[in-house]
Amino acid sequence: MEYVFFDIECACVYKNVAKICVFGYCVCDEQFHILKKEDILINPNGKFHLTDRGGEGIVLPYDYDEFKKYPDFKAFYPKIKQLLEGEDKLVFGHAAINDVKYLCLETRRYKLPSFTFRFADTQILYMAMTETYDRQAGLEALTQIFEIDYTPHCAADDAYATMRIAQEMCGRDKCTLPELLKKYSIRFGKIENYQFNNSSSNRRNEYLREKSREKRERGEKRARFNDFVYGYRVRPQSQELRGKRFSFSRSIEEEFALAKRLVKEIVKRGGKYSLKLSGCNAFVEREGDDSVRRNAAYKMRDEGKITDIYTLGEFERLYATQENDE
DNA sequence: ATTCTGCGGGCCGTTCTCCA
DNA sequence: TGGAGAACGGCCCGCAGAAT
Repeated sequence: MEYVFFDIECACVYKNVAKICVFGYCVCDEQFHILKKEDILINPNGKFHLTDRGGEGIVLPYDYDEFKKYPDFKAFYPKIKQLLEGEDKLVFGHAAINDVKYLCLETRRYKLPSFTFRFADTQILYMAMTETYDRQAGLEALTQIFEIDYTPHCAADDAYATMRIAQEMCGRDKCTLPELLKKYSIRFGKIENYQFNNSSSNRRNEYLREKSREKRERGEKRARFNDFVYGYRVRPQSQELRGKRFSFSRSIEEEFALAKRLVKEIVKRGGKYSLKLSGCNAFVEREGDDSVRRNAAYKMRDEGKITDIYTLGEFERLYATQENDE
Protein backbone atom coordinates (compact mmCIF):
# COMPACT_ATOMS: atom_id res chain seq x y z
CA MET A 1 0.00 0.00 0.00
CA GLU A 2 1.29 3.42 -0.99
CA TYR A 3 0.12 6.76 0.27
CA VAL A 4 -0.04 9.62 -2.20
CA PHE A 5 -0.10 13.14 -0.82
CA PHE A 6 -0.68 15.86 -3.33
CA ASP A 7 -1.09 19.59 -3.62
CA ILE A 8 -1.82 21.93 -6.47
CA GLU A 9 -0.91 25.52 -7.24
CA CYS A 10 -2.78 27.52 -9.81
CA ALA A 11 -1.88 30.49 -11.94
CA CYS A 12 -5.38 31.80 -11.44
CA VAL A 13 -8.58 30.67 -9.85
CA TYR A 14 -11.95 31.87 -11.04
CA LYS A 15 -15.43 30.58 -10.70
CA ASN A 16 -15.29 28.14 -13.57
CA VAL A 17 -11.65 28.01 -14.45
CA ALA A 18 -8.54 27.26 -12.44
CA LYS A 19 -5.34 27.06 -14.39
CA ILE A 20 -3.01 24.59 -12.74
CA CYS A 21 0.69 25.41 -12.89
CA VAL A 22 2.14 22.98 -10.34
CA PHE A 23 1.13 19.50 -9.32
CA GLY A 24 3.23 18.53 -6.34
CA TYR A 25 3.16 15.13 -4.77
CA CYS A 26 4.89 12.98 -2.25
CA VAL A 27 4.51 9.21 -2.34
CA CYS A 28 5.48 7.12 0.64
CA ASP A 29 5.07 3.63 2.02
CA GLU A 30 3.09 2.67 5.09
CA GLN A 31 5.99 3.63 7.34
CA PHE A 32 6.15 7.07 5.74
CA HIS A 33 9.39 6.37 3.92
CA ILE A 34 9.40 8.73 0.99
CA LEU A 35 9.43 6.87 -2.30
CA LYS A 36 9.08 9.87 -4.52
CA LYS A 37 8.64 13.59 -4.09
CA GLU A 38 8.29 15.83 -7.10
CA ASP A 39 6.95 19.09 -8.41
CA ILE A 40 5.42 18.78 -11.85
CA LEU A 41 5.60 22.20 -13.46
CA ILE A 42 2.84 22.79 -15.95
CA ASN A 43 2.27 25.49 -18.51
CA PRO A 44 -1.02 26.98 -17.30
CA ASN A 45 -1.72 28.51 -20.72
CA GLY A 46 -2.74 31.72 -19.03
CA LYS A 47 -1.57 34.62 -16.97
CA PHE A 48 -0.90 34.65 -13.26
CA HIS A 49 -3.55 36.37 -11.19
CA LEU A 50 -2.88 35.65 -7.58
CA THR A 51 -2.07 39.04 -6.09
CA ASP A 52 -4.52 41.33 -7.83
CA ARG A 53 -6.72 41.60 -4.83
CA GLY A 54 -5.80 44.64 -2.79
CA GLY A 55 -2.19 43.60 -2.25
CA GLU A 56 -3.35 40.40 -0.62
CA GLY A 57 -3.00 37.01 -2.20
CA ILE A 58 -0.16 34.60 -2.55
CA VAL A 59 3.22 34.65 -4.25
CA LEU A 60 4.43 31.33 -5.55
CA PRO A 61 8.09 30.48 -5.03
CA TYR A 62 8.67 29.97 -8.74
CA ASP A 63 9.76 32.12 -11.63
CA TYR A 64 6.52 32.63 -13.50
CA ASP A 65 8.20 32.85 -16.91
CA GLU A 66 9.61 29.37 -16.41
CA PHE A 67 6.19 27.80 -16.75
CA LYS A 68 5.92 28.63 -20.42
CA LYS A 69 8.69 26.16 -21.15
CA TYR A 70 6.77 23.19 -19.85
CA PRO A 71 4.05 21.11 -21.48
CA ASP A 72 0.46 21.85 -20.54
CA PHE A 73 -2.01 19.95 -18.40
CA LYS A 74 -3.13 17.75 -21.24
CA ALA A 75 0.40 16.39 -21.58
CA PHE A 76 0.69 15.58 -17.88
CA TYR A 77 -2.83 14.22 -17.53
CA PRO A 78 -1.87 10.53 -17.97
CA LYS A 79 0.87 10.82 -15.39
CA ILE A 80 -1.35 12.57 -12.86
CA LYS A 81 -4.11 10.07 -13.54
CA GLN A 82 -1.72 7.21 -12.90
CA LEU A 83 -0.53 8.84 -9.67
CA LEU A 84 -4.00 9.33 -8.26
CA GLU A 85 -5.86 6.37 -9.70
CA GLY A 86 -3.26 3.64 -9.59
CA GLU A 87 -3.95 0.41 -7.74
CA ASP A 88 -3.26 -0.11 -4.09
CA LYS A 89 -2.90 3.47 -2.97
CA LEU A 90 -4.57 5.97 -0.73
CA VAL A 91 -4.76 9.60 -1.79
CA PHE A 92 -4.53 12.44 0.70
CA GLY A 93 -4.52 16.20 0.63
CA HIS A 94 -4.87 19.13 2.96
CA ALA A 95 -8.25 20.69 2.26
CA ALA A 96 -8.18 18.34 -0.71
CA ILE A 97 -11.59 19.28 -2.01
CA ASN A 98 -10.15 22.50 -3.44
CA ASP A 99 -7.47 20.67 -5.37
CA VAL A 100 -9.93 18.08 -6.56
CA LYS A 101 -12.08 20.89 -7.88
CA TYR A 102 -9.12 22.33 -9.81
CA LEU A 103 -8.39 18.94 -11.33
CA CYS A 104 -12.00 18.64 -12.34
CA LEU A 105 -12.03 22.08 -13.93
CA GLU A 106 -8.86 21.38 -15.90
CA THR A 107 -10.20 18.10 -17.29
CA ARG A 108 -13.24 20.00 -18.49
CA ARG A 109 -11.13 22.81 -19.92
CA TYR A 110 -8.96 20.42 -21.90
CA LYS A 111 -11.84 18.08 -22.73
CA LEU A 112 -10.27 15.15 -20.96
CA PRO A 113 -12.07 12.25 -19.26
CA SER A 114 -12.97 12.86 -15.63
CA PHE A 115 -10.69 11.67 -12.90
CA THR A 116 -12.05 8.81 -10.82
CA PHE A 117 -10.54 8.33 -7.40
CA ARG A 118 -11.18 8.51 -3.68
CA PHE A 119 -9.32 10.79 -1.33
CA ALA A 120 -9.14 11.64 2.36
CA ASP A 121 -8.63 15.09 3.80
CA THR A 122 -5.98 15.50 6.47
CA GLN A 123 -7.48 18.78 7.58
CA ILE A 124 -10.77 17.05 8.33
CA LEU A 125 -8.84 14.29 10.06
CA TYR A 126 -7.03 16.79 12.24
CA MET A 127 -10.27 18.53 13.14
CA ALA A 128 -11.83 15.20 14.09
CA MET A 129 -8.83 14.20 16.19
CA THR A 130 -8.62 17.42 18.11
CA GLU A 131 -12.35 18.03 18.13
CA THR A 132 -11.84 21.57 16.95
CA TYR A 133 -14.60 22.04 14.47
CA ASP A 134 -15.20 25.73 14.92
CA ARG A 135 -12.32 26.77 12.72
CA GLN A 136 -10.25 25.28 9.96
CA ALA A 137 -6.67 24.41 10.69
CA GLY A 138 -4.45 25.95 8.02
CA LEU A 139 -1.51 23.99 6.65
CA GLU A 140 0.88 26.56 8.01
CA ALA A 141 -0.66 26.42 11.48
CA LEU A 142 -0.37 22.63 11.50
CA THR A 143 3.26 22.68 10.46
CA GLN A 144 3.94 24.95 13.40
CA ILE A 145 2.08 22.73 15.80
CA PHE A 146 3.98 19.67 14.63
CA GLU A 147 7.23 21.57 14.07
CA ILE A 148 7.63 20.73 10.42
CA ASP A 149 9.92 22.71 8.13
CA TYR A 150 8.66 23.48 4.68
CA THR A 151 8.33 26.16 2.04
CA PRO A 152 4.76 27.45 1.85
CA HIS A 153 3.09 27.20 -1.56
CA CYS A 154 5.82 25.02 -2.97
CA ALA A 155 3.48 22.24 -4.02
CA ALA A 156 5.71 19.22 -3.44
CA ASP A 157 6.73 20.68 -0.11
CA ASP A 158 3.12 21.31 0.85
CA ALA A 159 2.41 17.70 -0.06
CA TYR A 160 5.40 16.64 2.03
CA ALA A 161 4.20 18.75 4.97
CA THR A 162 0.78 17.16 4.63
CA MET A 163 2.39 13.75 4.79
CA ARG A 164 4.44 14.69 7.84
CA ILE A 165 1.32 15.99 9.58
CA ALA A 166 -0.36 12.65 8.87
CA GLN A 167 2.69 10.89 10.22
CA GLU A 168 2.68 12.97 13.39
CA MET A 169 -0.99 12.32 13.91
CA CYS A 170 -0.36 8.59 13.58
CA GLY A 171 2.49 8.91 16.05
CA ARG A 172 0.27 10.66 18.50
CA ASP A 173 -2.31 7.91 18.45
CA LYS A 174 0.25 5.16 17.90
CA CYS A 175 -1.45 3.61 14.92
CA THR A 176 -1.28 3.38 11.16
CA LEU A 177 -2.91 5.89 8.86
CA PRO A 178 -5.76 3.60 7.79
CA GLU A 179 -6.37 2.83 11.47
CA LEU A 180 -6.47 6.54 12.19
CA LEU A 181 -9.03 7.08 9.48
CA LYS A 182 -11.12 4.32 10.93
CA LYS A 183 -10.71 5.49 14.49
CA TYR A 184 -12.04 8.93 13.66
CA SER A 185 -14.61 7.66 11.19
CA ILE A 186 -13.21 9.56 8.25
CA ARG A 187 -15.11 8.92 5.07
CA PHE A 188 -13.41 9.28 1.73
CA GLY A 189 -14.34 11.94 -0.72
CA LYS A 190 -14.74 10.89 -4.33
CA ILE A 191 -14.53 12.31 -7.81
CA GLU A 192 -16.23 10.57 -10.69
CA ASN A 193 -17.88 11.80 -13.83
CA TYR A 194 -16.87 15.40 -13.12
CA GLN A 195 -18.83 15.22 -9.86
CA PHE A 196 -17.10 15.28 -6.54
CA ASN A 197 -17.92 15.27 -2.87
CA ASN A 198 -15.79 15.97 0.12
CA SER A 199 -14.09 13.74 2.61
CA SER A 200 -15.92 13.93 5.93
CA SER A 201 -15.81 12.76 9.49
CA ASN A 202 -18.69 11.42 11.50
CA ARG A 203 -17.72 13.48 14.50
CA ARG A 204 -17.71 16.66 12.49
CA ASN A 205 -21.05 15.74 10.98
CA GLU A 206 -22.40 15.17 14.45
CA TYR A 207 -20.97 18.48 15.54
CA LEU A 208 -22.54 20.25 12.60
CA ARG A 209 -25.88 18.65 13.33
CA GLU A 210 -25.63 19.64 16.99
CA LYS A 211 -24.66 23.17 16.02
CA SER A 212 -27.56 23.54 13.68
CA ARG A 213 -29.88 22.22 16.35
CA GLU A 214 -28.54 24.75 18.87
CA LYS A 215 -28.79 27.47 16.32
CA ARG A 216 -32.35 26.54 15.61
CA GLU A 217 -33.21 26.50 19.29
CA ARG A 218 -31.60 29.88 19.86
CA GLY A 219 -33.51 31.21 16.92
CA GLU A 220 -36.71 29.84 18.35
CA LYS A 221 -36.07 31.44 21.70
CA ARG A 222 -35.30 34.74 20.07
CA ALA A 223 -38.36 34.51 17.90
CA ARG A 224 -40.55 33.87 20.93
CA PHE A 225 -39.12 36.85 22.72
CA ASN A 226 -39.29 39.05 19.63
CA ASP A 227 -42.89 38.20 19.14
CA PHE A 228 -43.67 38.87 22.74
CA VAL A 229 -42.00 42.29 22.57
CA TYR A 230 -43.73 43.26 19.36
CA GLY A 231 -47.07 42.08 20.56
CA TYR A 232 -46.90 43.46 24.08
CA ARG A 233 -48.90 46.65 24.09
CA VAL A 234 -50.34 47.21 27.54
CA ARG A 235 -51.11 50.62 28.91
CA PRO A 236 -48.42 51.95 31.27
CA GLN A 237 -49.35 52.53 34.89
CA SER A 238 -46.77 55.25 35.51
CA GLN A 239 -44.37 57.46 33.64
CA GLU A 240 -41.36 56.56 35.73
CA LEU A 241 -39.40 55.25 32.76
CA ARG A 242 -40.88 57.51 30.14
CA GLY A 243 -38.43 58.18 27.33
CA LYS A 244 -36.27 55.22 28.28
CA ARG A 245 -35.62 52.67 25.64
CA PHE A 246 -34.06 49.50 26.97
CA SER A 247 -32.16 46.64 25.48
CA PHE A 248 -30.89 43.53 27.28
CA SER A 249 -27.82 41.48 26.69
CA ARG A 250 -28.53 38.45 24.63
CA SER A 251 -28.25 35.95 27.42
CA ILE A 252 -31.06 37.71 29.28
CA GLU A 253 -33.23 37.77 26.20
CA GLU A 254 -32.70 34.07 25.78
CA GLU A 255 -34.05 33.39 29.23
CA PHE A 256 -37.57 33.92 28.14
CA ALA A 257 -39.40 33.98 31.47
CA LEU A 258 -36.93 36.43 32.96
CA ALA A 259 -36.81 38.69 29.93
CA LYS A 260 -40.56 38.74 29.69
CA ARG A 261 -40.96 39.71 33.32
CA LEU A 262 -38.42 42.54 32.99
CA VAL A 263 -40.00 43.90 29.84
CA LYS A 264 -43.36 43.96 31.59
CA GLU A 265 -41.85 46.01 34.41
CA ILE A 266 -40.40 48.45 31.90
CA VAL A 267 -43.58 48.85 29.94
CA LYS A 268 -45.62 49.17 33.13
CA ARG A 269 -43.51 52.21 33.99
CA GLY A 270 -43.85 53.85 30.61
CA GLY A 271 -40.57 52.64 29.15
CA LYS A 272 -39.98 50.80 25.93
CA TYR A 273 -38.01 47.77 24.94
CA SER A 274 -36.14 47.31 21.70
CA LEU A 275 -34.27 44.34 20.36
CA LYS A 276 -32.10 46.70 18.44
CA LEU A 277 -29.38 48.23 20.53
CA SER A 278 -28.89 51.27 18.34
CA GLY A 279 -31.67 53.63 19.29
CA CYS A 280 -31.64 52.58 22.93
CA ASN A 281 -30.52 54.71 25.81
CA ALA A 282 -30.52 52.11 28.56
CA PHE A 283 -29.02 48.67 28.80
CA VAL A 284 -29.20 45.77 31.22
CA GLU A 285 -26.21 43.46 31.30
CA ARG A 286 -25.76 40.14 32.94
CA GLU A 287 -22.96 40.07 35.49
CA GLY A 288 -19.76 38.83 33.91
CA ASP A 289 -21.15 39.25 30.43
CA ASP A 290 -18.59 39.82 27.71
CA SER A 291 -20.78 39.61 24.66
CA VAL A 292 -20.55 41.70 21.54
CA ARG A 293 -23.81 43.43 22.33
CA ARG A 294 -22.76 44.29 25.86
CA ASN A 295 -19.48 45.75 24.63
CA ALA A 296 -21.31 47.72 21.99
CA ALA A 297 -23.52 49.11 24.74
CA TYR A 298 -20.47 50.32 26.67
CA LYS A 299 -19.14 51.95 23.55
CA MET A 300 -22.47 53.71 23.10
CA ARG A 301 -22.28 54.93 26.66
CA ASP A 302 -18.85 56.43 25.95
CA GLU A 303 -20.39 58.16 22.97
CA GLY A 304 -23.18 59.47 25.18
CA LYS A 305 -25.93 57.58 23.39
CA ILE A 306 -26.68 55.31 26.29
CA THR A 307 -27.11 56.95 29.66
CA ASP A 308 -27.89 54.01 31.92
CA ILE A 309 -26.32 50.61 32.18
CA TYR A 310 -27.59 48.31 34.90
CA THR A 311 -26.48 44.91 35.93
CA LEU A 312 -29.28 42.43 36.13
CA GLY A 313 -29.11 42.54 39.94
CA GLU A 314 -29.33 46.33 40.07
CA PHE A 315 -32.21 46.38 37.68
CA GLU A 316 -34.09 43.73 39.64
CA ARG A 317 -33.65 45.66 42.89
CA LEU A 318 -34.88 48.87 41.31
CA TYR A 319 -37.79 47.67 39.26
CA ALA A 320 -38.74 44.06 39.72
CA THR A 321 -41.88 43.59 41.71
CA GLN A 322 -41.42 40.88 44.27
CA GLU A 323 -45.05 40.14 44.81
CA ASN A 324 -47.57 39.51 42.14
CA ASP A 325 -45.02 38.65 39.49
CA GLU A 326 -47.34 37.07 37.01
C1' DA B 1 -65.58 41.56 20.57
C1' DT B 2 -61.28 42.87 21.24
C1' DT B 3 -56.80 42.25 22.96
C1' DC B 4 -53.08 39.42 24.26
C1' DT B 5 -50.05 35.67 23.66
C1' DG B 6 -47.74 31.50 21.84
C1' DC B 7 -45.89 29.43 18.13
C1' DG B 8 -44.79 28.77 13.51
C1' DG B 9 -42.09 30.66 9.99
C1' DG B 10 -39.13 34.06 7.17
C1' DC B 11 -35.58 37.73 5.63
C1' DC B 12 -31.30 40.36 5.53
C1' DG B 13 -26.47 41.73 6.82
C1' DT B 14 -21.05 41.78 8.53
C1' DT B 15 -16.68 39.75 9.61
C1' DC B 16 -13.60 36.24 9.92
C1' DT B 17 -10.84 32.25 8.21
C1' DC B 18 -9.85 28.85 5.10
C1' DC B 19 -8.35 27.49 -0.08
C1' DA B 20 -5.39 28.93 -5.08
C1' DT C 1 -11.21 36.45 -8.13
C1' DG C 2 -14.38 33.83 -5.69
C1' DG C 3 -16.00 30.07 -3.23
C1' DA C 4 -17.29 27.63 1.47
C1' DG C 5 -18.17 27.75 6.37
C1' DA C 6 -19.01 29.69 10.67
C1' DA C 7 -20.15 33.11 14.30
C1' DC C 8 -22.76 36.81 15.27
C1' DG C 9 -26.27 40.64 14.70
C1' DG C 10 -30.79 42.85 13.38
C1' DC C 11 -35.55 42.73 11.69
C1' DC C 12 -40.73 41.07 10.64
C1' DC C 13 -45.22 38.55 9.64
C1' DG C 14 -49.32 35.59 10.04
C1' DC C 15 -52.39 32.90 12.44
C1' DA C 16 -55.02 30.63 16.00
C1' DG C 17 -56.59 30.26 20.37
C1' DA C 18 -56.71 32.01 25.09
C1' DA C 19 -57.83 35.73 28.03
C1' DT C 20 -60.50 39.52 29.33
